[in-house]
Amino acid sequence: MTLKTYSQNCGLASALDVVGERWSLLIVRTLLVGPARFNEIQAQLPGIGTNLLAARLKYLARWGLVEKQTGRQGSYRLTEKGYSLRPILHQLARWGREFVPATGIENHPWWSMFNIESAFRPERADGLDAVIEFEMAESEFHLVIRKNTCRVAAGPALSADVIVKSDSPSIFVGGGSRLQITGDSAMFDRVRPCFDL
Amino acid sequence: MTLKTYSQNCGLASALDVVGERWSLLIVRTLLVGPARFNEIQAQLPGIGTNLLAARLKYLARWGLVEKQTGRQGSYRLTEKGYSLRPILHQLARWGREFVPATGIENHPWWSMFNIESAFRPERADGLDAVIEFEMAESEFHLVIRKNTCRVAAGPALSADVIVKSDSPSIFVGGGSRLQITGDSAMFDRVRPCFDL
DNA sequence: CCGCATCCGAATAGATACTG
DNA sequence: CAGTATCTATTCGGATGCGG
Repeated sequence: MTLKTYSQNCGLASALDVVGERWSLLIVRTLLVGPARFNEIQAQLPGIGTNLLAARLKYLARWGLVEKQTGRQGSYRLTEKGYSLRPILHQLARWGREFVPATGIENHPWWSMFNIESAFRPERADGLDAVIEFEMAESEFHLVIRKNTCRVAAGPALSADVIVKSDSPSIFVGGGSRLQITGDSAMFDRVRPCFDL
Repeated sequence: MTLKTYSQNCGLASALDVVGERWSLLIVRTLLVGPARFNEIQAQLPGIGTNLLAARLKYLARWGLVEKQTGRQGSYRLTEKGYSLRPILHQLARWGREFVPATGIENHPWWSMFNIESAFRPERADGLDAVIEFEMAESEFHLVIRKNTCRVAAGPALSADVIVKSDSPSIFVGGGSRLQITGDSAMFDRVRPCFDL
């Protein structure tokens, strides 16, 4: 676990000592939507080994980014410090969008939701209040826009202004992902340009 | 390199495929102050092997973050895309500052300047115009604050409002780094709170 | 020297099998 | 289900060599 630290008197180097190793930031991304169990995290990270995931979680916990929920439902959740990476990961995600290859990659519903959240530009929201539900083949999320912030949550919304429905298990999968938009279409037209997509 | 890509349809994962490997972001940090030659970069990255540095530079060039200057003075410089990482690295540096260990780490002048630049909070500058010169034992930098932005440059300033002088080769070295402030002290008092330090 | 390619021991990652 | 143990493949770090 980074017994190889950079040992530089620099916030960036120390940040990388904590979250710079392979998988670490993707684990944080996975937990941004809420606590998850070991296997749920692993399912979001195709290719990670159980040993590495265990080591990373332990390491992130050691630095106070992640907490292990005790008792039944034993799961991992981000601490405040962990959640404070959210805006940074959003920026990185926007920065990296042009590098996403067009083919040969996997799609997961949560990834697309995270990228939608990343694409939100608060300066365009102008106080807008809206709830958008996303219904994909096997999962549901909803987006809450309020006070110039945008947050994704798992599951259906209590009451949605707009519903976006996709046949595929994820959004953004090329090809057959035709989207159906239902609900308040004026609201959709206001919400749409708040996202850099 | 990174033949092991995450292969996820996600901007964050792709960003990490490009700059997520060891040393990559520190190379970008090094070049933020301006073009540098191979050995100059290496000098800023204690512990990196020449082979790795060469490989990373080639990889970053392949993705269009770095350009190799041809001809005499052959050096490496960031492209626009490379420079666009600056605000992200600033955020990461501020995030990681609390993880910087108190002892057992190296100090380089440029690292401390980068961290000062990272600590600048534009919303507090309120249109302030100022130039601050930093004179350390073996190097000089200057900070230009204008239009609510802050930028570090190498070398002395043409005309500085404030001069910060340090006996040690770097600022922020614990212990013997006593700072001498000379120049417009009213200006210094206005500038100081613009930095989260 | 400077920029890099090569080689080698050590550390990390990936895959799979195994255990409470 | 939640990991640990083990083995193999890859990458890293450091030293060395070599052409410009």
